[in-house]
Formats: sequence, C-alpha cells, structure tokens
Amino acid sequence: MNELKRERATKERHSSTKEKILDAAETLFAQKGFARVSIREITQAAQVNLAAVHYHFGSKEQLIQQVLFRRIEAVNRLRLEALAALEQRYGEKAIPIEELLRALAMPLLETHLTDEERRRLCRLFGWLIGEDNEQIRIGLSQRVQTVFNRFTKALQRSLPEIPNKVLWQRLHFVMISLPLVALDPVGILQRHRVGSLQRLVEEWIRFTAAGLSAPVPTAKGKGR
Amino acid sequence: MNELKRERATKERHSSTKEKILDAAETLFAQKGFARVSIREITQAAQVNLAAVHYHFGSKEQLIQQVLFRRIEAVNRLRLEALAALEQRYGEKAIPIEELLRALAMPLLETHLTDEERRRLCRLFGWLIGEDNEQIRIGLSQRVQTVFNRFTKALQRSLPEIPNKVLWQRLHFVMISLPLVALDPVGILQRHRVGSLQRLVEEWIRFTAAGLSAPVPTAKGKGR
DNA sequence: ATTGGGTTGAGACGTCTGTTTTAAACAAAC
DNA sequence: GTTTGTTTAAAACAGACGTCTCAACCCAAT
Repeated sequence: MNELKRERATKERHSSTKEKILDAAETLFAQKGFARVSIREITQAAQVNLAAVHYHFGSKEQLIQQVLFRRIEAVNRLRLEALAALEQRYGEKAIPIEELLRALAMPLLETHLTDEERRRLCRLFGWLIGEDNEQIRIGLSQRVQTVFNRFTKALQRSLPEIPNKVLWQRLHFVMISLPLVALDPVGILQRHRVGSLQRLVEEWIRFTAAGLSAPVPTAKGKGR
Repeated sequence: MNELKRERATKERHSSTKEKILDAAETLFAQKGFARVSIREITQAAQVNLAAVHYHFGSKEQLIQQVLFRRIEAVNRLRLEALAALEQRYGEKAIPIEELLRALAMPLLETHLTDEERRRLCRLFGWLIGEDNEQIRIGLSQRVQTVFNRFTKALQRSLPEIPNKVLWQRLHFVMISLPLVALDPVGILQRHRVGSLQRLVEEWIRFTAAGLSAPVPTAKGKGR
C-alpha cells in the first residue's frame, strides 16, 4: 500500500527527487571523491532542497552507499546478461577467454556513455579502492560475488587445466585492473595515440587473457 | 649559509618537525584518504604545533604533494637499485621477466615493513589513482618516467619479438595492478588462505609475466 | 651578552560542514 | 475532507575546517 502510493507520487516526471539526488551525487563523487563533495553541493546540482537528502537517505554516508550500490548493481546486471548471451551462443562448447573478458569490460564501455561519463564511472570505482568503510566493503563484495562465481565457472570450462582456486585469484587481478585501465589514470591514450579506449581495452584483453591462461607449476619440479 | 644553519638546527634528534609531520601525514592519509584527514589531526599525531604545517609546507595541498613525492621517490630508488643489481648479475644475458617483475614489486614488500605498513603504503598509492589534481599528476608522472623507461628497455631485451610501444602499454597494466594486488582490497588473502602476501605476489608475477609475453597479432591475419 | 633569524606556541579569523528543526505547501488515496 | 507520504523553504545548531597573526622561544654567530 505504502509502496504503491510512494511509487506513483514520486513518478511525477519519471525523475523523482531521490533519483535526481543519486544522479547528481554520482557525478560529483566521481569527479572529486566522496569526502570532497558536500551535501549542499549535491542538492544544488540536483536542484532539490537541502533537507531532501536527509529525508530520503538519512545521512551522507547512506547516500554514498546507495550511489555505489545502484551503480554496481547496474554493471553486474549487464555483465550477467552478456555472459548469458555468450552461454546461449556457445552452448556446449567452451567460451573463448577473450569473449568472457569482453563481457566483463563491456559495461564500462557502453556506447551510450560519452567518454567523459565513462571516465566518471570508472573513477567512481577507483575511489572505492581506498575506501575502508566496512559496511561499504561488505555490501560491495556481496554484490560482486555472484558475478565472480558465474564467470569463474565459465572460465573453468575454457581453462580446465588450471585449478579453480588459481582461476579465482587471477580473476581478481583482472577485475581490479579493468576499471583502472579504462580510467587511464596515467594517460596512455594521450601519450601514445592509441586511438580509442576500445583499442586500449582490446590490448588489455590480450594481456589478461594470456595471464589467465598461464600454466601453473606442478607440485613437484617446475612446470615449464 | 641559510641552508647550513637550518640543517643543523633541525637535526636536533634526526627527526625534525618537518619529518615528523610527513610521517604522521603519510600514515593518516593512507588510512583515510587525503580529504578526510585534517591538519589538526596530523599535527596532533606528530606532536607538533598546528601552525608548523603552514610554516613548513605553506598549505595542506602542498603537504599532500610532499608526502606523495617523498614516498614515490623512495620506491623509485629501490626499484632502480634492484634493476641495477639484476643488470650486473646477468651482464650480457637478458634478464628473466619474472626477475624484473620482482624488482618492481619488491619495494612494496620490503621486509622491514609490517603487514599493516605495507597496506598503508599501497593504499596511499590507491588514493592517488582517483586524484585528478593536475600538479600532482604531472609531478608524479615525471618522477615515474625514468623507472618506466629503464624497465621497458630491460624488458625489450627479454622480449625482443614484442614492439616497444606494446611493451610500454603492458607495463602500465603491470604498474597499475601491482599496488592494488598488494593492497588486496577484496581480501583474497583472508578468503582463501593464500598464506602470505609474498605468495600472492608470486601468483601475480606468474600472471603478469604471461601477459607481458603474450604474442602480438601480425599486421595481416591473426597471429596465433 | 646580545643580536637576529629560523622555529614554535597559543589563539583567533571566517567559512563551511553535516545535521536537525519548524512550518508550510503539495499531490494522491481513502 | 481528511489522511498520508513527499517536497520545499528558511533558519539554526554545534563543531570542524584551513588559514593567519603575533608574541615567545631557541640557538648559532657576532
């Protein structure tokens, strides 16, 4: 009952106050980090009242969480959809690693994003790395877990000779480096004209695909 | 003249006010990020007067830069020393990629650091990624450049079949992922008992070595 | 012993922060 | 019409913030 009423009341023009706040906050957080953005800045950008943040979210801390969780869930959804499409396409056959990596990277490279928006999105995840708020870390790893499991399983079929545990670890290396490569914090794109981010990501795919496939040393002697 | 006087005056017990501030600031920045640490917090931890920060550094912004530059220069020094040692050891022969990667990783794994200090150091570089202050970015890439060039050159001798440009790019992937792996933001170490950070870094070395060595596709047709 | 410059101490400066409160509107549901 | 959930407006709160001032201090050089 409450939910229905709220839903209709807030859908005045398909962008509720809550959403406006989330959108503005996400943009600003991505630009300057969580601490350097004030609630006043957010409400001003969103063109809503200052008190609205505390009405809808309770505190700045909870707003930050909502911003992050909304975005990570969207990315997760896209990744799982891409994986499902691949599984349907390949059926019984193992999916090439490169395709799996593309499915992971794609949500950060969506064509409907401008280059600037893409950078913002990646930067948002970049800020996350230093974050040590326990609630955020927990909520985040919970949300990422299913994506991890599904992709590890798919990888396992493509790389049967590599133990599950090692694949898990290597997938971490992959997931950690991706947003940073897409963010391009050192400016590879400008320095050597790589052309486009897509080209850079293709290089990253070749790099990580080889890393994932690296032979593991056998228990006795050195596996060369 | 001024310099001499200052040098002697500040060397009261080999830890000057300036150094105490830098040390305390580094620790706190690593824990909470640059914005969330106040200079009152820093001076309190360093047991110096509040005004000392502005006397020695001018502003908080410049203090941040000093903290970063001091640390990156220390890491650079260790990396170049390790590389020089390798070059002496191997002489004419090409240095194995794994050894080069170890030389890059070593400064973050120095044994005289506790696990907690190591995490702090890596986290400090983590915060850096999101930073978009231009002065910091410029000062930083300047300082990293020589390390990059020297290691690329060494890599080139070990991987002659890979074009220089590609090696440069791949080295970026390596350098970006290293501090994050050492920081272990997702907690691989705890989740699967990898044992120690050293073990994890060895896994990272195997991963990145394979990535660096990945064959590049030839201009015509797909280089498989 | 006194001078003088690098250094420190304690305090105050506006300004901005997150948060809370109060009152008044507004739209839709019953 | 009344209720209910939402939104706005304006103001205030206490506290923290970066910065600045200025007298006091220390210690080598004269």
